[in-house]
Amino acid sequence: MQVSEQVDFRELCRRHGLTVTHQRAVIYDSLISFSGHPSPEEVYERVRNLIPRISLATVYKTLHTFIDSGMLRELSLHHGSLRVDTKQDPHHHLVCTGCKSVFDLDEAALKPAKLVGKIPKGFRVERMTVEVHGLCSNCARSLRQN
Amino acid sequence: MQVSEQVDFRELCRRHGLTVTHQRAVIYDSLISFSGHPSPEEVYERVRNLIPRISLATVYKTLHTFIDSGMLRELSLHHGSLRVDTKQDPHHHLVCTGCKSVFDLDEAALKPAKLVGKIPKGFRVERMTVEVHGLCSNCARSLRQN
DNA sequence: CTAGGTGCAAAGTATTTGCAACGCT
DNA sequence: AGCGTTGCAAATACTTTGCACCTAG
Repeated sequence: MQVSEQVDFRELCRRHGLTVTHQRAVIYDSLISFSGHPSPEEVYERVRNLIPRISLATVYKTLHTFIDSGMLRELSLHHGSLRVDTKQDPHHHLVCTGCKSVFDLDEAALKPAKLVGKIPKGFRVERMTVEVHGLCSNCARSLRQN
Repeated sequence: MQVSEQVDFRELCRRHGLTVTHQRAVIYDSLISFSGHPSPEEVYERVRNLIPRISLATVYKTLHTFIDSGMLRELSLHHGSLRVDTKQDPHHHLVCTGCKSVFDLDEAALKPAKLVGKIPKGFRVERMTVEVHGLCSNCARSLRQN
């Protein structure tokens, strides 16, 4: 980890109201060092090279700290359980970032997106759906009350 | 469950190459009777009213059977573990339905979608991302070999 | 110095698996 | 009749929690 990165991370933490710790810095660095979207376990394995005594629980706690502070986002919806979509016809989703509930949105409610740039070689596109993220009325209300 | 629905379900199973069983019919009916996207546990609770001795494992197996046959789709990405997004700037996702890996796609690679219809009352939209679903080159290749 | 962060072990969820009995075709 | 499906119980995977110690501010 270079000095410049340390400085960046301190600044990042300040902006999000977080305490700077060695563990957090290393976990953050590890996260951005992956090209994809690693599981907590994978992050743990990589971080262990630098902090052998770190625990997986710390990785989990830190990821949630990062998410809660807004430093990074949770990738799409993670309900913690399997969900299926019974609608056959194409449609989109309205996702509440508060309670994680998903409402279906008619295809007609959106002007379609269109691919114009290039995508990774060999990827075979099957369909495109739009996810509209935000707060449902319930979550918006309870947030206002706090 | 009415006769007409039974007939529909038989037909649906035939189209997807599945054996028709009582459990599958009841699970399918239960699924479409929910307005949202229930967890396996919630499906189980509802199905138990009709088949008291059904097991949660059967619900899981059946959901996977439905997904694998293409009778219904998995809602968004379910990695079975927590994933985060480190990129700060707006971007979209390319999701492989085979291996579940996610590639980031530059905002510029897509003509943006635009909301034109109405959405549920009180929902506060924060951002919109497009998910492009398909097969990555690896998965496309290994599928061809089978 | 002290509030909050960390490591460890144990507890909680979520999901899968092995296997014998059963039901569809 | 034969093979795939089901129910059950046990195993595994994923995540959170409680608590004593440690560390950043």
